[in-house]
Amino acid sequence: MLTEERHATILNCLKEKEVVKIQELTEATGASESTIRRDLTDLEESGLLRRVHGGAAKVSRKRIEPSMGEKSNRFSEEKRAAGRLAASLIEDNDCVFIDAGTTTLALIPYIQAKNIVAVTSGFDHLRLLAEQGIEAYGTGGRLKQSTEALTGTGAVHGLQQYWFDKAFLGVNGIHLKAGYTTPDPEEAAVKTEAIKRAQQPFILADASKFQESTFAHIADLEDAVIITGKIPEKTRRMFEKVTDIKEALS
Amino acid sequence: MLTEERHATILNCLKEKEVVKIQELTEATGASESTIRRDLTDLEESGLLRRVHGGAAKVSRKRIEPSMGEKSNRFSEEKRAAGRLAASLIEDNDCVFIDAGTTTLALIPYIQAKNIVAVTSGFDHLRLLAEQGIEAYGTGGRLKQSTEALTGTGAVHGLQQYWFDKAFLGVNGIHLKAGYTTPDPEEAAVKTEAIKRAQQPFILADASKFQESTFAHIADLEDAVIITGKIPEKTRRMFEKVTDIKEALS
DNA sequence: AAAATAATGATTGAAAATGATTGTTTTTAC
DNA sequence: GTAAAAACAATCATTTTCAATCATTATTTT
Repeated sequence: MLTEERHATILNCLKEKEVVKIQELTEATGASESTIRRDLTDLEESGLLRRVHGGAAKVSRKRIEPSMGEKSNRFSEEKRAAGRLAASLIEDNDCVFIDAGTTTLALIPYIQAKNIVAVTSGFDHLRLLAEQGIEAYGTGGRLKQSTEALTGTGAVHGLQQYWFDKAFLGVNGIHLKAGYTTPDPEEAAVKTEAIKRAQQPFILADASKFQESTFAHIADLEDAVIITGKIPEKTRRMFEKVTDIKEALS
Repeated sequence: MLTEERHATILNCLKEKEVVKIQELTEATGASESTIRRDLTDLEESGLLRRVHGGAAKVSRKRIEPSMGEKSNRFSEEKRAAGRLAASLIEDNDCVFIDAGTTTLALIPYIQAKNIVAVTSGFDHLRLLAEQGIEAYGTGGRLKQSTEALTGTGAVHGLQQYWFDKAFLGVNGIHLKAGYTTPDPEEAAVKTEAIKRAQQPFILADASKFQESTFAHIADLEDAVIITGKIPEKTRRMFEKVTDIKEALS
């Protein structure tokens, strides 16, 4: 049985059931456990399902289609863990903002909450959210090609139509003195506005961002809660004096 | 067995199955593995199948291409001609609005003018414009999945930040009494706003749209100039009493 | 018929996919 | 809480598939 066939079989199993065990899949496909595990990893990275202990689960209410590239290894383990933790914070009926960037993109497949509304400045994010059957709004603004983000006054202006329960943002630097920073002032303006308009702002970042400082200031450390993969004990102690840290993989 | 015969055989195999292994094809055709591989490469380049490790798979019909391939058959000759004519109207330093929909998508590749700014409510349009190095802005608003358009008050609100030299819109109906119409009221609102904010609004439509009338009113006939492929002499005479018509392929 | 071109099949080392095994992590049972 | 069991990611050797090359065989063209 070909890889593509197995992938199709797996996704078919998930069309009917909410979750499926690995053993069921090895029987359905005749492949070994290792192979099925690899398949699940691939499919998860493509955003087509969600891995759970013991097997895999549906990712969306609506469409399960190969609409994104077959194999994008965009998400590191750390980003996935942080994304998962972040997604678990979204509750039914929430209105959330999701920033552009791969870090926040990783959280979208894990969203389980029902009946939520999402606003995003990310181009890919917008499509991915809509494909999951989530009511998705774009901010508007100029499409910055390098980052695939909608930025500028157009995006800020678009944001001002909304109010959020939660906002999930990526940043480039988290610094004790400089606070949250990013190299692009236009993007910084969008992020700042989003934090302003959210009751609970969250910053998603990996360990490498701590004690880094880039050009444009977004907000002060205490203005948001940090969600991260795993960070050194020392870093954690240093920063948690100033703001909350939610550490996945700890 | 002739090359053409093999190609037909291979495509036939794929009509019944989702994927087919190379070994199956060597048996079905009597050709060597090398030959089959070459066939698959050819057929993939023609867009008739997709190669996968171990064989070939059907092309999913609803696949969205990130950028338009060299020779995509998505656009009819008529749409292309209309798109070309529309694109030729865009001048250097113009600020233009480009509506969502395949008709307007067809004009983007033909844009030659330098230093222009484009605002669009189309999801694919936004990416395509940016890929062409055109400064591209999205309107914002809810992503309507079926049409891949940004709609609703968010989009209208976004539009109100801009003023256009020219606007290019697609419609579903062009009717002497009903004017320009479309089935979706939310999209109609966006189109109406765009026409309001453009010095020169253009409607792109093929012959089938004339004397059709759908639910939601966008604007009156005289509010815009019609760009179309080729339409019957009689239709042309009927409508040019009310508004200008630019006919490509005439 | 001779030469030029195209199609084919075999061979090769490289790349990808696979299944077994390892030790670790998570869950479950107590 | 701990211990056993199940599930896991990581690694390895093996197998399969692959693209590139070459020599051979058809098919044109001259």
